[in-house]
Amino acid sequence: MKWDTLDEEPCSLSRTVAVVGDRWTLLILRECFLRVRRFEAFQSSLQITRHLLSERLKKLVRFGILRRIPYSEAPKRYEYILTQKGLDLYPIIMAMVHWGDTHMGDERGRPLLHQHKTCGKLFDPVMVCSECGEVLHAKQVHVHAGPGREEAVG
Amino acid sequence: MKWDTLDEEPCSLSRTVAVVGDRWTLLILRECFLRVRRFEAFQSSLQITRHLLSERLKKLVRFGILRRIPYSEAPKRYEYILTQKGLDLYPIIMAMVHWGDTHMGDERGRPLLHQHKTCGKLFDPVMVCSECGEVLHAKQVHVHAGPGREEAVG
DNA sequence: GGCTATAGTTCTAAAATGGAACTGTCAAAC
DNA sequence: GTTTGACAGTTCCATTTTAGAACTATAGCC
Repeated sequence: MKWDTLDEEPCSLSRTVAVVGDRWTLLILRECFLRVRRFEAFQSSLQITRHLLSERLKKLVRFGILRRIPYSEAPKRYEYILTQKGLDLYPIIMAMVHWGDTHMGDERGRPLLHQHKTCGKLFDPVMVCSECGEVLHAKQVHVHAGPGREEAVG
Repeated sequence: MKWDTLDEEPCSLSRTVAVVGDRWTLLILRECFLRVRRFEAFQSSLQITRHLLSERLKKLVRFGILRRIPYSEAPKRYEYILTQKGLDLYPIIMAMVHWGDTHMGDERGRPLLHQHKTCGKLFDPVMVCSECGEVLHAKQVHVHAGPGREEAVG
C-alpha cells in the first residue's frame, strides 16, 4: 500500500484514514477539542516525542485541519487552532468516545461526561439519517457506487 | 507511550484508538461492513501483506470485534464476522466516510452513495444529541470529569 | 501423482518510532 | 551584562513495525 496517495483513493473512508488514521493524530485531535493549542502543551499532556509531534502537526496543517497562528512576534511562537474542516471531525471523535464508553468501560464509570449547552443535559452522541431522522444501523443501509467510482461495491 | 496499555487509559477515546486506531484496522473494518469475510478476500481487495492481515484479524478477534467462525471442517477454514460490538463501530466508520465526502472529495463526485432502507432515501449520517435531537457541534458541548477520572479536564 | 484453493507462517530489508540531547530566540531575574 | 528559563522545534541513533516475497500445510479434484 502506498500510504502517500491514500488520500486520492476512490473511497471517502480511505481519504479520511489518510489524514486522521493513526494513533497519535487522533490523540492530538482529542487535545485540540479540549482546547490545547501549543506545542509544549501537546507534548507534555501526550508524552509524544517532540519529533513525532512536529511531524503530525505539520501534516494536520498541510491538510487544512489546523491553522498555525502566531501568538507572539518576538520570539516567533505559534499555536495550532482547529479550522472549520478540523471542527467537522467532531462527529468522528465523538463516535469513538461513545464506542469506548459503551464497550471499553471499566467498573469506575465514564472518564468524561458531555453536556449539551443547547438543552443543558448530559447526553450521548447518536448517529441518525439526515432524511428521516431515525437512528442508523449498518444493516439498514444499502450501498451504491456513486459517480466517483465506476464498478459497484458491496 | 506504551501502546499495549492504551486500552486501560482513563479516556474512552484512547481506549477506542487502542482497538481501531490504525490505518489497516480501519480499512479492514470497511471491508467487513461491505460484507467481506474471508482471509483471501481481505488480502486481495486491500493488498495488505498476509502477515499484517493475520495480525490485525487476531487483534480484532481478541477485542471481540470479529468472531472467527468455521465454514469448512476439513480443511479447517474460518471466516470473520462482525459481532454486535463490531457492528457498533458503524457510526465511527460512517462519520469518517461523511467527513471524507465533505472535505476530501474530487471533481468526480462521491465514491459511494448510502441509501436508508427504512425511509428509502439517499442520506448523510448526522450526529445528534441523544436528549434533544439537535445536531451536535463541538462548541456547544461542555466536558466534565466523570466518575472514571479524578481531576477535571478541558 | 499433480494442480488448485485457502489460510496462514517465516524471512529479510526498508521505514517509522522512541528517547534523549541539542539549537535558537527572547524575556525576566540577578 | 550574564544567567536562567520558557518555548518551539531539529538532530541523532537504537529499537520496533511494516512491506514484500517466498514457504508451509491441508484437502478436493482430475
